[in-house]
Amino acid sequence: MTSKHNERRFKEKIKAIQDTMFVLGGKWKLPVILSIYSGNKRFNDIAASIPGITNRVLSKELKHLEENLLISRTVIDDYPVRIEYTITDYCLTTEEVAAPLEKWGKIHQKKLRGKM
Amino acid sequence: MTSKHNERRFKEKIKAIQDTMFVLGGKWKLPVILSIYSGNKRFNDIAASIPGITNRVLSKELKHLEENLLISRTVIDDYPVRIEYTITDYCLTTEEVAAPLEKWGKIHQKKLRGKM
DNA sequence: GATACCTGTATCCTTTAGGATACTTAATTT
DNA sequence: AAATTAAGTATCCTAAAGGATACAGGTATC
Repeated sequence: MTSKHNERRFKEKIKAIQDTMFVLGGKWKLPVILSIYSGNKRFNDIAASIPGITNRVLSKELKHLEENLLISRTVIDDYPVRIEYTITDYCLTTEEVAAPLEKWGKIHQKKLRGKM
Repeated sequence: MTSKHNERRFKEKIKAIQDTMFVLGGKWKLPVILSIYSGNKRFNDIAASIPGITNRVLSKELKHLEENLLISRTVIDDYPVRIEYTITDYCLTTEEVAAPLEKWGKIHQKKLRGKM
């Protein structure tokens, strides 16, 4: 490491990335956000839109995302009562993360197919 | 979901994000890449530069990254023999992922401090 | 000869992530 | 009355991630 200053900046960088990973990392968090963003509001609709996710996992992820202010859960007092999930305004900032991750995933898929 | 076409694109997006998460996700993979990128070549130097990482975890992450063509491990036949880790050219593409993740982490840190 | 450095590996353990399956409660449709 | 839908929860389990500590085998230094 070249200097104390760079070293501090480096550790801040690591910390920031680890924070993001904690909130948005793992296999399902961004897919759940994207599903809601693309119009799915109901539990079963979200579940059906994401291949392979189970009820239990979706339930956990929804709670995690709500706790982190990324989605909100609303009880619609209709007959019968419905639950609706919506993304918060703050959640829109995650697009800056999701887009590069998607892009890199596609680059890597090509790489693995030996086309790079 | 609005159409079969959009649905397919949505599932591709999910797949790409999950692929990226598999290769670069978790608490340590990007920090290890950044450490090597910023000049650390030796095992102990990398370990010392990343707060909290243990030998065992670093060893595993280095193997994972090597398997995924992101770093290479070279035995320098000097006296004593040294091992050097370097990032591959391909690894440079991960900057497009690391930078937004760092940026978002900082946004989120502010958010949690109630400044948004 | 004893001690320390380097690059890990070995062992053991705890926590988190993820998955399979069944069930609940209330309403709604057939 | 029976079957279905909705929004999950409950239970049980496996796998992966992460962590603590010790130690190995070689070289180098005191």
